[in-house]
Amino acid sequence: MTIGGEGTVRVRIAPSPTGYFHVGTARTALYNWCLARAAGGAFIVRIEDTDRERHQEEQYEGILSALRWLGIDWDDGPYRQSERSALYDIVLDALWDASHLYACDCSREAVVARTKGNATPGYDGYCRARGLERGPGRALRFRVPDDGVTVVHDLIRGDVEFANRTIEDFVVAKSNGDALFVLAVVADDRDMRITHVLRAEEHLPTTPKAVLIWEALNETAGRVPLPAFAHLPLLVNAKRQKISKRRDRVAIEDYRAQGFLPEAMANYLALLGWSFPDGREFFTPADLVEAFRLEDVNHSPAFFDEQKLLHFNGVYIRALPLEEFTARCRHWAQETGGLDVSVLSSPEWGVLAPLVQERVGVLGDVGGYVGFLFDETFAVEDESFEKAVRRDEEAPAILFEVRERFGGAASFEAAGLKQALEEVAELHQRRLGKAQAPVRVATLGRTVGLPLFESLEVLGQARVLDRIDRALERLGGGAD
RNA sequence: GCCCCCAUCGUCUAGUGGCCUAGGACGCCACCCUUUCAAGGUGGUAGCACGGGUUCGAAUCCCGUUGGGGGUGCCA
Repeated sequence: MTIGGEGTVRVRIAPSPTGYFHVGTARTALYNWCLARAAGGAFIVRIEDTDRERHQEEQYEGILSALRWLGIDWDDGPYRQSERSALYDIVLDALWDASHLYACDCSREAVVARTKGNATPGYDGYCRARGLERGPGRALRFRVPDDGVTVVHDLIRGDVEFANRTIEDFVVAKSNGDALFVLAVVADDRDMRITHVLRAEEHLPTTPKAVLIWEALNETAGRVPLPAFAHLPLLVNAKRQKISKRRDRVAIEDYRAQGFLPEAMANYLALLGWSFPDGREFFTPADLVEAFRLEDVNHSPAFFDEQKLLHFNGVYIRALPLEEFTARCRHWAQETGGLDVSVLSSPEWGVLAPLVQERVGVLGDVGGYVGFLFDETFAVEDESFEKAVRRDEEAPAILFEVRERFGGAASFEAAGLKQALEEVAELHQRRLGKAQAPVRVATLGRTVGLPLFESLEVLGQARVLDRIDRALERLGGGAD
């Protein structure tokens, strides 16, 4: 059996390399991929780089690496529209020969001038009857029927009707001869026998144009069944606007660099516009493939909520076996340089890892939790020092007494250290939680962080005593 | 302006005419646990945009209004 052969599902993702790979594109890719996997069909990657001036070559690899990172594999491609212009020329010729196209030499300014004040929007078809020949400097426009209705059958929204008179004679080829995306898409979708076109809602208004071209080609270039369309709800920002590369943080690459797990990202993304039939929120890609149905996709825009994504990521991180957690950290550290990898193979890490794992939201948080281990970067936070040490009248005494006991400790391990601090706490009639604050800030640098005694144990006696001394000095010297 | 889409807690959603005094999740608040912070546990806050219909009965169907969004490029 051929993968995605005749009669099976064939879908594609068609990103354009004009910026970083977008979370919205990722979700579209994911749903497409689900459709293909569920049906044993084919998922195709096709880079839409028909606009040579706009596309950024470095984004080409970025798209593919983002897809791979998310675990979205493809069966065919990646194709690049920039390498398929021969196909578009053939399609253009067929359309031209059947009089579906006409040449137009109106400048942009001329079009604007002609259009202003017209009842029907867009180009008024001035060149329709001028009988211009094709040639350099002349764009090619599609002759849209004056009457009738073009219907887009949408699997999510039902039939959407567009009166033909509201569709202008749109350009399908630039005056330099290059095909425009609406033409290239149809040519490719026909050529690749795409059965389902799943894309963001923003494309809905241009879909009737694609339908018109497709039907015209069916008359002249051989019949290929129209694909089923499905327009996914937009992903929006907090202001309910379509998330954009300029305004919002949308790059998959950013989230990856920050230490989000791909499985958490994919899981969260799947939930934007769709929900699992039994209401569960956590599921594997295999579960998703099995349960996903296009008809269940929502109609309304969804807010990309980083807070909820962060929660998902935390859940996924905590679910990792400890070894795997460390492996992920190492991988992330190597990739981003966000953390000294040697830490991860140190004995200290062996003790701290489980404590870190249950606290981080993203892998990028790890450094903040283990930073106290590095003398080069260790510094007591001023704000924390003020709050927990300077403003605590008993802090000097507590630090002094703790230092006495820690200094005399035969073995420097968590249980003993805790006991020592408990004794000091009792002397000051404080709960342990209150008594440990000055010590925590003096030794770990912040009021919040990993459990104190385990941290002190791995820090070691010498460094702990030294840091307490430094805090006492700072108190003495800086006593206003 | 014109074309198109959309409308349940702040957010993501369940809900497809009676099971809804509308369920879950994130967030937020409180309490519990507790060596800080997290995590975990318990409880709480908060919503069917509005107006007409249809129906014995409407969050669910129809119409309108309002609101939001997308498109309107020789971009994708």
